[in-house]
Amino acid sequence: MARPRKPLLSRERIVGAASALVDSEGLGAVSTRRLAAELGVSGPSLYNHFRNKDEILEAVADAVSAKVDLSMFEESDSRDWRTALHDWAVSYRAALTEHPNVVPVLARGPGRRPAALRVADAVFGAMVRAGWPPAQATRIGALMRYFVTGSALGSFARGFVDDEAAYDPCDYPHLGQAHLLAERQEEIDEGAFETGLRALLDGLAAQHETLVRAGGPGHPRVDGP
Amino acid sequence: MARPRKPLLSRERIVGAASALVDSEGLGAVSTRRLAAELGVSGPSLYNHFRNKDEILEAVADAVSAKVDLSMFEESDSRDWRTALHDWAVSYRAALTEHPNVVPVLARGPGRRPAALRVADAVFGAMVRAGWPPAQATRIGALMRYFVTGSALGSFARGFVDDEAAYDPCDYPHLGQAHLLAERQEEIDEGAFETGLRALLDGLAAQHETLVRAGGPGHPRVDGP
DNA sequence: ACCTGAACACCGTTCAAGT
DNA sequence: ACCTGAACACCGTTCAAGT
Repeated sequence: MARPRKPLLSRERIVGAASALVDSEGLGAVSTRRLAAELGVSGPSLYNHFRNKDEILEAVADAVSAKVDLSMFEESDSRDWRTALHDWAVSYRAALTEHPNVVPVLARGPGRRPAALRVADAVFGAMVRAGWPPAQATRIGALMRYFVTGSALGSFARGFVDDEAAYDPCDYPHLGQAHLLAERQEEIDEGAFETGLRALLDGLAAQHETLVRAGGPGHPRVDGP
Repeated sequence: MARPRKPLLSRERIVGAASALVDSEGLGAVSTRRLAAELGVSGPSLYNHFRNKDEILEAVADAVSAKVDLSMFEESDSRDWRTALHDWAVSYRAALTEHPNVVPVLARGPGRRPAALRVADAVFGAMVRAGWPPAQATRIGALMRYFVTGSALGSFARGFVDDEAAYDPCDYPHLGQAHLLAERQEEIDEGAFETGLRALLDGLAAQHETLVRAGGPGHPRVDGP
């Protein structure tokens, strides 16, 4: 065939097919050859649009980041920092749990992915505006990412095998009911996430309390990441 | 050569070589052929000792879990639940950050790995003993795992590229200093972990407060995972 | 510019053959 | 029981050749 008059591929088409493949069959199912076959072209064609396979996966990951709601961090938004952080975390987690197979790629950090950088920018900016010193704002962005990606990466409940015989009461005296975890996966993971998020925000709010008490009502503004 | 009088391989030797390879060159460097070469045997030899490559990686991961200190959860230990949880989280994270390349395997959950199951058993048992209802004890185990694995999986700081040009001030107005994050990786990730852990424990302690206030001093004991 | 087939250096795993 | 080489069906990526 060689070069067609109208390009067969585009970055968008490749990312779309790759996303579908990751979602349906997992990261392991994505090979350049398989992906190309799905698109009706030969393997090497992809290299006209992406430098390598990793670049394709990065684009897939960034499409997930783009789904994260950031409206709570806009200056015009009325939500306070705590509510904003909560709503953001919920939206962030929802985006990840909709595409759990992509989380390992996302967890590597924003890198050069624009949507991921926009997320980092928004949360850092909003925390500084709320009166957090920049170093603390950075920590908050980091610890929220730890918690959200950790919760989306591995379902806690599905991490336990659904096989009563796997939990010998002599070895694991408290895991007698562990084989039931997998059945109630969503309920358990959701509950743990909500409990943890609430605890995290309660703890941060207490810290913010002592901060404004010490620094007065004026919001200190310093630059820094 | 065929069968030697003394076996050339053992599960221990294979796991040791695989661990060294993962630590030094990453998960991607572990192929059955490469690992076998490192051990001075041919690729298929490994299949006399493990069913497949994944079983080898599981064993590598479990060796990391085995390094997590659990002494704070023993009945004879004097630490209260909050201190125990803190000390455990610190030890857990230390084990993971010593072997960051193994974290993606560990993050899949305990599965059938004995050391990982012992960890889950210990924390759940201790939380129930501390008066947490079983459902809450499960959630605590889950949310702590989210946070610790999340913090060990992807360094927050190293997730940002060390290249000032990557952060266009028009696109990311608050990331002007982001290129400096990578240099201070350890300080930032450690700070975020400590801040998050403290917030988490503060929040949980507040919840425990209202619990014992409502339920009285008697520790309710119900069974469940 | 954009696609192709051929080629290179790899994979994980199976299996019959050896001792 | 435990190791071997050969084989199968895959990989990611490069590259000259085509239009």
